[in-house]
Amino acid sequence: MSDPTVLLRNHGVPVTAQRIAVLNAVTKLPHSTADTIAEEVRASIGAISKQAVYDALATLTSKGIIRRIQPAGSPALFETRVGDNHHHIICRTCGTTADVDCAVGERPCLSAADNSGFKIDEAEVIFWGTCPDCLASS
Amino acid sequence: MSDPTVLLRNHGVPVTAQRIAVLNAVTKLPHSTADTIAEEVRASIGAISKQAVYDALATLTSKGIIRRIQPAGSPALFETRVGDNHHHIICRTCGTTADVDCAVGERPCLSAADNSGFKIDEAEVIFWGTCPDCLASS
DNA sequence: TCAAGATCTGGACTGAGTCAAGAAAAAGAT
DNA sequence: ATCTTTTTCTTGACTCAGTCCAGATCTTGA
Repeated sequence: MSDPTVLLRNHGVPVTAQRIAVLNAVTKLPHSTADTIAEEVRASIGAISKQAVYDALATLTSKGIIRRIQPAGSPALFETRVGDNHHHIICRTCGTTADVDCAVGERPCLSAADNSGFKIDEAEVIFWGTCPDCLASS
Repeated sequence: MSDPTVLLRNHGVPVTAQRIAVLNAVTKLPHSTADTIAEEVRASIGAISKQAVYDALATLTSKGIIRRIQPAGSPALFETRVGDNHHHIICRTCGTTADVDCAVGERPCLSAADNSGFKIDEAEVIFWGTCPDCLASS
């Protein structure tokens, strides 16, 4: 990833130490919860409020710098891999989350036979199953 | 839907007034939250505890009598349409949720080019967009 | 350097769901 | 119809994930 300061400025986002730390934490720990990111930031810069973490995540997401997903039964997860409409595969047993390339590479990558008059802008796909580790121990 | 008492017995679920009322509420109001279902049950049988609603929903879901989905940013939603792996289309503006037939009709209906060693049992697809009503008023 | 606006802090609060003890009800046997 | 056992329901407390808000602090641009 390029310099986070440059990345933020290029997206019109004022640069703060908290935002840089949050972005670095998401880069280091893809598919993490806000709480995990907060802990990583605290280890990195010493202190940050929960509100600042949520605000930074919301701003970075709205500017397209990071991506927010929220699989069923999970809190929100964040990642820096953006722009390719990749999907995810999640283990039902341990929650491990991995990326899956999108065959199309952009939204929407599927069409609905009958879209009920909706204008579709995204087909969110999540593959659910069991990861190799949990398969091995069952 | 067949007689709810028969449906419950056929699935090995003891019949209680609360479970029947919850099942009827989900039938009447597909894609509803637990809270909406509780309100409908209270209108129907007079009183039910939140715990009983959550318990009934969990039991009915585990027996495959109803289906639980949880789109990003939403509480859990419940519906009685089961067994056909249909997908959903959701309006980003007002939250309206509609069913979309699955082209395959069973799980998993998509495969991942690279499944990272996972054994996949479901490809959850959610179409996001704008519904006709929200399109018309924008 | 300064002022204006944005952001952060700290703590209170909300919504969705879970936990647990005791009361009530369902099922099955008699 | 009755009884016993097990399950379910009720009630209230609790947790987790996220939001709200007032005041302090910081960033940006002049």
